[in-house]
Amino acid sequence: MSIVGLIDCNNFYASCERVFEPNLIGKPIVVLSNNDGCVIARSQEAKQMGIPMGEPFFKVKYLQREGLVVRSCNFPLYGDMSNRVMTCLSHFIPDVEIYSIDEAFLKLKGLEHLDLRAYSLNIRQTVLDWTGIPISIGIARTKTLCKIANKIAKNEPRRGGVEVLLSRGELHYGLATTPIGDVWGIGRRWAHKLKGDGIHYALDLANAPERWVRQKMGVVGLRTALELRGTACLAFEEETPDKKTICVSRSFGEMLESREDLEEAIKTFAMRAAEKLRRGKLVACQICVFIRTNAHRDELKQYRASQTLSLEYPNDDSRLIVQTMLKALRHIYRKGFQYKQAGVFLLELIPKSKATPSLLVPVDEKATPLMQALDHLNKRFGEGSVNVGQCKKTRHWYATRNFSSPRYTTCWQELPKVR
DNA sequence: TCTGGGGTCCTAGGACCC
DNA sequence: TCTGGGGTCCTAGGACCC
Repeated sequence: MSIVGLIDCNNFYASCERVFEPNLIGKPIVVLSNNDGCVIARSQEAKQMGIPMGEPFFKVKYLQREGLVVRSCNFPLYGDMSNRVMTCLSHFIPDVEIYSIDEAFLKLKGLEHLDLRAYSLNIRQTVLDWTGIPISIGIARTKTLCKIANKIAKNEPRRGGVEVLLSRGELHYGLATTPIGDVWGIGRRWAHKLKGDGIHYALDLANAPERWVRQKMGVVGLRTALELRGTACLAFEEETPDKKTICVSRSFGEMLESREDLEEAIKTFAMRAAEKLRRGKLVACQICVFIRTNAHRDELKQYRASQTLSLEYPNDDSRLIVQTMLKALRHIYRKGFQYKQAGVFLLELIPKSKATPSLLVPVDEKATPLMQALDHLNKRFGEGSVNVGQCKKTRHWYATRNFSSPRYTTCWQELPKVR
């Protein structure tokens, strides 16, 4: 029988902001999405003020008068803090599956003899000491049960941030007190439907007949139900699987009309996507570009379109990718609309090592070293330092970021000052 | 005035093949 | 009455996650 742990950083983005601004501890904080659009993270205090996840910022703006602290999202900082937390975990456990920026599963097989609670409390304290980030740890037989354990660890202060759900009694308690909508894999839609069938808690789904679940919810639902019963259906991922698509998209700070402005944006997205591609040692067979107007503005003319094009051969060359994406943009661009959002996809990704070069197009020997140099320079001097072709200085499409914190840990100019 | 940006997996249905 | 019986591939759409 497997044993899995799940660590989850508490209110991660808000906690990151607090590490470098300790005076924010105890205050309600929200972190906003790109463009300061909506709330994507809340501190405990902000949750208690009743601010929902995903709430548009303009609806909670007034709460600043009541002490709400607001920050624009600062992903360089969060990414770096995440690395620190994950590195810290790997000092304890060799098998760590990084699940998201603020979550990781731990393979605890072979550690059954330990006092897992005491062990976890030690991990928790060490992460806090080394990084300043508070975490919660849930331990159970399956990933789905770990999620439940973790939530209990987080929500019930007397657990000290750690919950172990292994004994019959512990499990029963965990399942019986978890509303069905809080189960991992059960979204809003399913929660609503299941309640109609009298399934209100995780325990009800765990006890439902297998055939009924299979018929009603398909294999995905069945997996969830089995996981709740302690049968592991979701494997521990030893190594991160290769990405299948890469997407870079943004909504703009102000709406764009001119083709030049859109080209500028698409070019920047294409560059970033190509860089992600090379970092993953992948090549793409297809690209896609989409543009759209602001769907929230009924009074304006609406238009949305996308264009997918094949690359001549599987490729990771920024020059070709940018060129092809600009070509796709020209196909779909229509004058006279106010564009609010655009983005690019790289599709049909395959490992570079497995890609077959084109028979017809000669291999560009210089491409790989050139791209390496490009990535190196951009890493050293900051994103966008070196580009393909020209880049205009005036970037109308830059996102609005009115509440930014500095990149404390990833930019020399923005290091925190001690005195 | 102001509403995120990434991803994954599954299913159903159609086209097409032998 | 009864309209084969396999299969593959592709796409669109739905649902979910953080």
